[in-house]
Amino acid sequence: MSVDCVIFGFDGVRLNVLIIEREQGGGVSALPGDLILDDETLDDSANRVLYELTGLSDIYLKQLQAFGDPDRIKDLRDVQWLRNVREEPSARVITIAYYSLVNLQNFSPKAASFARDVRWEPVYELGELAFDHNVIVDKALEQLRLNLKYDPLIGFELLPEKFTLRQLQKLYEAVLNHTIDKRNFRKKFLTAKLLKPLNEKEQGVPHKPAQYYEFDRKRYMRIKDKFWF
Amino acid sequence: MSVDCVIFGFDGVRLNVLIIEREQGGGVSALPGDLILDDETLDDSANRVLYELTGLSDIYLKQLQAFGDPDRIKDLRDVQWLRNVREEPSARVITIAYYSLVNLQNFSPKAASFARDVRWEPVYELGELAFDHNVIVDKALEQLRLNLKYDPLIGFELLPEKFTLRQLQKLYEAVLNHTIDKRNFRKKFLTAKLLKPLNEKEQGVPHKPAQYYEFDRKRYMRIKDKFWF
DNA sequence: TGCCTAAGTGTATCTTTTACACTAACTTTG
DNA sequence: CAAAGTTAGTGTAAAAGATACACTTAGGCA
Repeated sequence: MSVDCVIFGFDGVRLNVLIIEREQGGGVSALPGDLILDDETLDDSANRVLYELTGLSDIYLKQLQAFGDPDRIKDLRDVQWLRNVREEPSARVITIAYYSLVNLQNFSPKAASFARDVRWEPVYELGELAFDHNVIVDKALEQLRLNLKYDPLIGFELLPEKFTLRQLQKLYEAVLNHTIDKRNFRKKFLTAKLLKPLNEKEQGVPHKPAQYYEFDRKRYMRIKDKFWF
Repeated sequence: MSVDCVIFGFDGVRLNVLIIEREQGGGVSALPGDLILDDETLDDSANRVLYELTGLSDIYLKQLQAFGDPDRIKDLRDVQWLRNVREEPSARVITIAYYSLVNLQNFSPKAASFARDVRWEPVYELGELAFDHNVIVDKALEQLRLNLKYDPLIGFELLPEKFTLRQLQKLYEAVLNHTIDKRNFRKKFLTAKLLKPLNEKEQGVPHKPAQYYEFDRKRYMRIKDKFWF
């Protein structure tokens, strides 16, 4: 029983996923994950993996679903890796997948015990990952898109505290993978009144500086039901 | 590692959940579930539980999520039951919850090996269930509501092959737990063209007989993307 | 000073959602 | 066989929301 985390990060242009390279087993890329300890909840377990990897706690984390085909381990290198790492290498591996949203600004991934390298990879250009991790990423992305459409809150998890409307729109375009009309997008968010304008503008940009906003959590709490029903 | 199934059934008026009474352990009510066998996928496992209980296969079944608090077993009777039934009673119990939709018409539940009684209970009047099964049901209902709003297909899983618009509306009202305007409801479904009218009307009813419809699967396949994005 | 870039803004059209009340068809009862 | 009871079936107007679309402005840089 393990957890695997699909950790999404937005760099202002593209949507990325955090990928590790395994300590043992010939440079196979994989999602960060670990065995679940006996005395922790599933959520705790995912939070631990995340913390060991990013040093961040209290970030958005949600269970996706469990994956557990008996034959999800088909690649020889996966088998090899299990032999090195697990006490019972032949034991059935069921994993609970989580997806997580982090803000790239306050983030510096550090290799944890279970990884020899950590890096961001653009979600639309992922190579082949270990086990069924590509399938897990696809599912996570699907879920992220659904959530983003029906609950604007989660978009803000991927952005810094203060941001411009352009950044917000680029985020939506990266996740939904299509362009959006600028005026309509702005209209929607400004009439929803989810944004508080700050007394601050961009500086040093070679064009008209944009207004900074922050997310209005109080307002959101009052109207969020509307987004769901 | 086990699966537990939240099996929803609609009786024309209320939304019900299939509840079993355990063979051992003092008449505690619970969701149907079983341990996952070594060589089956998670989906297979849920299907097996469902088949043993209802005799039905090929019915709508979808993974909800995993539940696995170390202390989800708090009730003494739950502990007792585990002692009787499991080889390692103290082992951590993680369960993968599924939810399923069945049509009450072609259904006759029969007590399976793991149950001494099976019955339908209205979802809004459930008593206390074993473990964290009440939480699981709540989650399943939430998921069902979301799905119903964005994918009309799943509503039809709960109805017989042919049905009237009234039945369909009652189903929506039961799941969403609020009333819906009749004219607007009918308009929505009729303009979506998801229904094929049959050459058949209700018979023997003490009021104007209603038209029977069936679900137009071909049409649905062509337009379903619209419902999701 | 001119050029480049992204910010910021309004309107008209179309689509979707909502609110709302009467007639029609059948069975049962007196 | 007439009246009462019950659900089927139907349309329209108003409001809200979604879409398509183009120009001016503020700053940096050459």
